[in-house]
Amino acid sequence: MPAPSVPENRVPEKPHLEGLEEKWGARWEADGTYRFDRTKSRAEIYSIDTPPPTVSGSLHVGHIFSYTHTDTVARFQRMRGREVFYPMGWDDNGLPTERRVQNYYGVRCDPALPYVPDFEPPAKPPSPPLPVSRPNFVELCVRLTVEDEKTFEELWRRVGLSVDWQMTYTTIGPEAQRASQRGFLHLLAAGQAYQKVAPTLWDVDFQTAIAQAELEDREVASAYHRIRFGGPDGTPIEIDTTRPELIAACVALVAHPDDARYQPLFGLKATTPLFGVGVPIVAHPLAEPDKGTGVAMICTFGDVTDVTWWRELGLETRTIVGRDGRIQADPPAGVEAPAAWAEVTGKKMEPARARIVELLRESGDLVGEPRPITHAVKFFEKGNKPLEILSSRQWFIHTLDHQERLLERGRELRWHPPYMRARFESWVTGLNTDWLISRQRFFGVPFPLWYRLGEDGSVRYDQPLVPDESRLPIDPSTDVPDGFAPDQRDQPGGFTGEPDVMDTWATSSLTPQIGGRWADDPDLFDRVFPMDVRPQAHEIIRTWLFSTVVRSDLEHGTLPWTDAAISGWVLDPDRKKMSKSKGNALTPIGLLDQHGADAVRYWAASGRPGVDTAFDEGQMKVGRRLAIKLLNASKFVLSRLGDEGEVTSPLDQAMLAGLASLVGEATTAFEGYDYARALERAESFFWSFCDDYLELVKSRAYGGQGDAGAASANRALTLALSTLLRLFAPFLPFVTEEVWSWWKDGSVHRSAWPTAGELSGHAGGDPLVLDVAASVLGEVRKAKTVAQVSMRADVARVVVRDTAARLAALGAADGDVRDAGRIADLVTEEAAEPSVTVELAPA
RNA sequence: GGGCGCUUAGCUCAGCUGGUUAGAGCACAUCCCUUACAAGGAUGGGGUCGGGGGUUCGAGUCCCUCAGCGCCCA
Repeated sequence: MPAPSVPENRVPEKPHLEGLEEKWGARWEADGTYRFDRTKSRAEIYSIDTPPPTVSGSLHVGHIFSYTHTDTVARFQRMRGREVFYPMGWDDNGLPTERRVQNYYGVRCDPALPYVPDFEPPAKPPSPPLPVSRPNFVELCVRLTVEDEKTFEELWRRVGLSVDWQMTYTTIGPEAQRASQRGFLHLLAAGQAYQKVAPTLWDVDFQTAIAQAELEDREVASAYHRIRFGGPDGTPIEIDTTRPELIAACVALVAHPDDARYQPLFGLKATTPLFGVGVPIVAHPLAEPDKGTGVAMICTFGDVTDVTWWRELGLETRTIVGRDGRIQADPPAGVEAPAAWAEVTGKKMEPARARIVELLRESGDLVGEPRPITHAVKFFEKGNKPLEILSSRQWFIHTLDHQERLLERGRELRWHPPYMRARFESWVTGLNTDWLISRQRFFGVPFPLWYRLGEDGSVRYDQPLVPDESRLPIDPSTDVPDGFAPDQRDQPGGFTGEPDVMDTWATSSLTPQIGGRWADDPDLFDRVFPMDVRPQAHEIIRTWLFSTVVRSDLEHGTLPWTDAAISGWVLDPDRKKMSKSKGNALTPIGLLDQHGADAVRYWAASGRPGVDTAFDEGQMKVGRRLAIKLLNASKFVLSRLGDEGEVTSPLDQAMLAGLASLVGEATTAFEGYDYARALERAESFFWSFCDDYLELVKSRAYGGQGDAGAASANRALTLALSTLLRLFAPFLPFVTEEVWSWWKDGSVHRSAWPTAGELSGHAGGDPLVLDVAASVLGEVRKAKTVAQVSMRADVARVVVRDTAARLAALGAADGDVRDAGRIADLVTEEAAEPSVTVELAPA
């Protein structure tokens, strides 16, 4: 006889969930349960390109949601025997951190100021903000992000993410800077990165260029103004514009080439009102004959269409808007009306517009009154003012040349869910500029570049000086190019540093390389790259996913990962994206305190891949109940000291057969990244297991039908419990680990994922046995409920009428059904119409 | 304007390649302290599966069309 497999003293008298998170969180850390073993080969490793959260943003339930999805997959793969590479990253560089530092400390960056050693920010944020040097500003950024990162780490540990905390990276740390600068130098050498002076989208508040991917259309109120230009023959030409303040920047009038009304004027000149500048009248198919008067003014630059016209028609440039969003001091060439210019110079756009309209009204060049409209205007997604288009020197990475190949990469990638690929394709198809990576900001990875200065002090942008890779990371504002001395900085004949930094996406597009330590540890990188999966939300397919594919393609000639697992958003009950203001009342930590990590994870894991999911505390309560049920059912299974034997009972075999097919379903679902389905199937099985099988088997397990029956039940129960705990482990890591510890050595999270094979020796039974037995038991319960008696009430007689096959199945579990229902006499009759008659015993 | 997704019980959602009387949880009602579980258990009421048309022996499931909601792109 085998020894009892369950040491009774390890099963608590009254199991509960409280304290499990602290207990197991500490234990996993101490035992290195999730430590990555870097001696494994690429084939044995499952590598995850974890999204580094923006640490300067506030924590919200959306963080728990999507990161839990990833963690369930990580845990599944680990149990399947893969060595899981699951580092955490912190995205700390970039504009969000700058903005938070400005508000938090009450400072602003002034690159002209010298560095102040041992600088301490004021105790209270001063107003107006205190100007600080760039190095001091960067120091404050680093200081604050370190604090923010602690908060995030605390949350992730509470949630139970199975990351290896020794592999953590940041996007501003030296390793990230090295990777980022190295990647840039490679692109430069390959001719894939280039600089040029070009009209670019410009945010006047942040005073930086921004990329197409950061654009957002917003509906804003505006007005059409009909304005009279002087025509070549004295007849006025009327145009409609929403931006009359740009008249001084007008370089041409344009109409459609087929527009008969204006054909006679093409090639002639018109004169701008107020400023008296002669501008050509040109033809271009983008002019819309049925919009306004059919003729439009082209300014440098009012919108992206102006840029197209300007470029394709080879027009002059008349810049009037400065980087600060004000009308600049000096009028552009050709403006011969200093009085009119003086009226608007130094003004921001809105006041300038108002003044110009007044002047037009006075001069009689405004026809009628402005007609209010609303129209879509382009904004920086993080900005508050409409974007301007300014000409400036910027760095780009070629993407337009690679559109077809990028689309091919998109088809090569396995998307979960598959329809998310459409977002990638529409974005790549709609690209209209190369990827703009330079930003006129401070807290970012610097370009590893200097430029020669001519003898006249002019910057020779055509002669960039690059460092040897062994020097990386470098800061061109403090480091000196090879062959130069520090005192040659900014001196004629010397050198100057590139002042811009790279956009945060230019660095975070390299998270596979940063996490895998491409620039520092080639051996590790070869073991983890290309990675297996990129988990991320759908809203950043056009930014993060796209840019990562671009970089991997250009650097390595491969996809960065084979699979992309896309998470949806958390929606509030109004079906809107969960907003910060609404989320504030429900901090993630508060939810974890209230419901427990397993319960919150249960809710998160119920959200299917890619699907926006309602925030639902009810689901967390359900998850908590499931966790408690696992404790109690496990206690029942493990508290008995009965011996285990062969699984001989048809009922036990039927249950195990059902379990074996569940294992197959859950495994298939997980392999396809459908963690939600794996959970739903396991949960559904488990509740039936508790409600029906446990009730049916209980009496026999206690020995009510002899030793052999009990031994069969005990064996089936422990097999089922072991399997179910492992199926739930990716979702409910704390409670499953607790129960596992009652009777097993080692962590459930390092145990083997169950297979149908390990049950097959016991599961040859007919699932129908359990089905029929459960349905008869259900009828007995119903009769007792209707009679309003206890479930313990005795039943005198039950008559089951059914087909021969089902009656035979019932017969195989006859004793279990009698015991569970407390049935004295169980009679079966073959019949065409199935029915169950229950006669309760007299009270 | 183009594309994608969604629309199933009061609420949140399953329903995979079409197959017997459409499921779960929450909520609601009634009952039950049973030796795993009263922060529980049992049972029950509740749905013309968004509208219309079609394919099929058979449609929540496939096709067409319309409507509403959300998102992506232009």
